[in-house]
Amino acid sequence: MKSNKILSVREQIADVLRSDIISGELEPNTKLNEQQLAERFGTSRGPIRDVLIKLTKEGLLVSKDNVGSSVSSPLTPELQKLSIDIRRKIEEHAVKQLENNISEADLARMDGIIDRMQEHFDKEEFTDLTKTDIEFHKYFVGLAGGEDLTNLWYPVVLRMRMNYQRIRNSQTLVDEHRHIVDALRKNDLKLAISSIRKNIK
Amino acid sequence: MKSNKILSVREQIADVLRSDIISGELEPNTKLNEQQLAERFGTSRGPIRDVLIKLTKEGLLVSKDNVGSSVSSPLTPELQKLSIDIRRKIEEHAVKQLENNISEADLARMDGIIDRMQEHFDKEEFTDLTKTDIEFHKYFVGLAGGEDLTNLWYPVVLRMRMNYQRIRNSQTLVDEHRHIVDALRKNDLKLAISSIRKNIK
DNA sequence: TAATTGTACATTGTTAACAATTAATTGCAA
DNA sequence: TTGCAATTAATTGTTAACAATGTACAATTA
Repeated sequence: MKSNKILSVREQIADVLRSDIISGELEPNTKLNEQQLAERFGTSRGPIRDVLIKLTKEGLLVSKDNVGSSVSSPLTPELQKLSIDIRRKIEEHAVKQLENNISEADLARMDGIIDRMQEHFDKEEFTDLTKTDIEFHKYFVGLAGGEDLTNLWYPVVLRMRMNYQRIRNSQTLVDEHRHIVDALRKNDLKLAISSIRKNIK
Repeated sequence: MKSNKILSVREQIADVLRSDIISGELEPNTKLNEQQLAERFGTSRGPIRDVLIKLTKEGLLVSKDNVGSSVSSPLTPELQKLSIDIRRKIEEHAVKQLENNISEADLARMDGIIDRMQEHFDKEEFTDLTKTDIEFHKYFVGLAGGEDLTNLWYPVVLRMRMNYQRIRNSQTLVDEHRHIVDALRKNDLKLAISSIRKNIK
């Protein structure tokens, strides 16, 4: 059964802006004008402001009182490294929680997400590929640790994915995800962790 | 020169609510009513909503569309442990950045914060003690990694500080902070890191 | 000319009314 | 009484007008 989740207006707007930022369509330091965004999405400024606050807390935007919000600059190499460390820690934790504790339905679901990744890669839809990549990891992180773990994880990933170039170079990316699911399916914890470590860099 | 920072209305409201939640005055699962909060702080619902979104992203509140916001439940022991690991990683990173790279003015500033901690401890003002504790760590994290590192760090700390009982047991807490500053002053990285590790648990 | 003050404009911050949604209550039937 | 449906009340979501703030530029002064 397909879920077709209903999304609130604000969540849809947030999704679009997240894509725009992660894809680089909105470059760092771009100023976001509330009125313009309201017109673009056909709402008033209220919901737009809500979204801007959310994205600011996710690290994608920087806000200054009475001045406005603009797209964040990429992390320094040091902070990028630290973020990778933290992300690994979180996802390794997730994998441990899932050992001997994951259903075939969930594994199938993850297979499905990887299939979509493959499609996007084949069609060279790199922004969608990135989004699906994030969706994959978000899925099993949420499975392992629920909303609390997801909230811990999400900002770290979003921030380090800004201006991320790795993807367009490699089919390897998709394969890496197959390896992760394979390892989970075999309940091979060591293999799962090493697969995660390889994938996150 | 003393800074006397001007805080926006929204930041002041956020500070009060954070205190209420971390102190336990607002218990987990308490529902927050926007209208009531607006009356309490003498504003309209607009700024209140902004704050609720912020605190939700910080992990202190849980929000449900069309239903409202309520205080989060404490983390599970597993997630508490993970949060401690992450927090250590971040603060150890901060200490490394500060080695041979911190001014006497900053060290003095940190001494001052610890003095305030001591006062709060002596007067048994435990909520203020917690706030000052967080202020101390926030100060040197911000010093080391700026806004980006602070944003990474802050939600982790806030979330793990909910229902945190350690403080009221020990003068040790204040001393631990002295040790951290001493180590930084001597540029003794190993000692600084071990001091941090002892303090975060 | 350089620095500073003043003014006009653009943008964000706040408010209060209204719409949409959810939760609670009432009334009715079995 | 219990279960369900319809209605009412309470709460959140959205909007548009207004207030406050910051920015850019022109005018003024030294």
